[in-house]
Amino acid sequence: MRKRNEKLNSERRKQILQVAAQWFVKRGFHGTSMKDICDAANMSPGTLYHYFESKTEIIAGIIAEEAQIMEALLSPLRSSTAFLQAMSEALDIIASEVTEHDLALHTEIAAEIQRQPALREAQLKVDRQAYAIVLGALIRAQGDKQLDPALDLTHIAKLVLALVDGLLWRATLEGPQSLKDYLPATKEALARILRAKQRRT
Amino acid sequence: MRKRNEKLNSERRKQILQVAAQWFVKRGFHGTSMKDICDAANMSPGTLYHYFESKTEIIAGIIAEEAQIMEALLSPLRSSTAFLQAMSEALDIIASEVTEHDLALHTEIAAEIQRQPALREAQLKVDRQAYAIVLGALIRAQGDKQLDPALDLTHIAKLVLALVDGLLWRATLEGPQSLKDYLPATKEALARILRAKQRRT
DNA sequence: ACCTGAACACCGTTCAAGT
DNA sequence: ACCTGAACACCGTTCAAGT
Repeated sequence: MRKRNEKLNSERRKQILQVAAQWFVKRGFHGTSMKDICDAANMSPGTLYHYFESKTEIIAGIIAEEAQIMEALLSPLRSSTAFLQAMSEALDIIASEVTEHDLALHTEIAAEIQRQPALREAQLKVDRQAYAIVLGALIRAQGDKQLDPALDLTHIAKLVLALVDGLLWRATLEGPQSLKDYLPATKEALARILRAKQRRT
Repeated sequence: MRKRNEKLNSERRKQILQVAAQWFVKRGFHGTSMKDICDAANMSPGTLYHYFESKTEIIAGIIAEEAQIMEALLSPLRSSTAFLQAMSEALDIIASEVTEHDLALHTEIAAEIQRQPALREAQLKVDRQAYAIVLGALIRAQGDKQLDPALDLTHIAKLVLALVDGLLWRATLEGPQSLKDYLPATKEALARILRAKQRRT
């Protein structure tokens, strides 16, 4: 048992994840063969299997990287003082930065977690992190009297996530540029959902 | 060229779609082999290929059947007189009738349309039908002064679809029973989005 | 037209063998 | 530990042959 070369190991893994993601986006998870990845990364099947136990393990690695992308997209909410303003900025970032590549990968993953418990757990971890970010920002805003004090924020946070995910699903149908078309209506809808109820006359 | 036996043909196709859908839900599209479907339907590969040109054609057949399910789920909106009431009923139906089976199949399809133009077109057809149903109901409601007259209903209809799809995505993460948890918050949110703006004091 | 089953090129994964 | 490439069981699809 020789000692592991940590630097080589992490470099090779990163390289594999990168070429694999490119192939998965173009041809899908099941349309990409291990040989495709081997060729793109200039290594034999044996070597590939030395770094990843299976094709599924490669997807798991990609999901872990998705956590960082999600962080970046929701970053305006992390230390926000005005929720609607921050959420609006986050939506702008999503609309301008999310590409067809990202959407394809996200959809591919969605199908895969259906039957692979390990992948589902990895995806749930990313989702819980997103939930925590949104809920935290909402709590600060409600404490600051920006929101209707009667709102149950645990449900509202899920609703916000559902709305964003729904927009991303529409973008997979209509193309990523459709996100920009829906921005104004989405922001207005959020404002109506969150603000203190106006008194009826 | 003998004449086609229409009755046999449509029976066999229906049978194939049914056993295929069952397999796809349990094992996924790519986890199901043509041999699995052959065995379940008691026929040889040659016979299967006589009725469907490819595995993709089988999915296309399933998407066409999805159109009917969607119709049923949104049926309260078809001849509605009170939009919020009808939409609320539609959401109740969705929450009570959508199963893990349906969600798995829907997600599987989502991944597949990414790289198959024919499947994407079939899915877009279902989506346009859903859009037409929601928009139609919204227009009637706005004409009837139930909604804020300033709302751009073409965008609102898409937003409603996005919200429903987002809830379905959450259900694939948290299980179909989570839909019931989100119903009250979702209905309240829709009410706030749609109703005429209250005058500020 | 409807059906069979062998055959084809290809897949993910394993493993004996090398350094 | 890191790497090779042949070999294994299996995949979607085709096709000559039957009724």
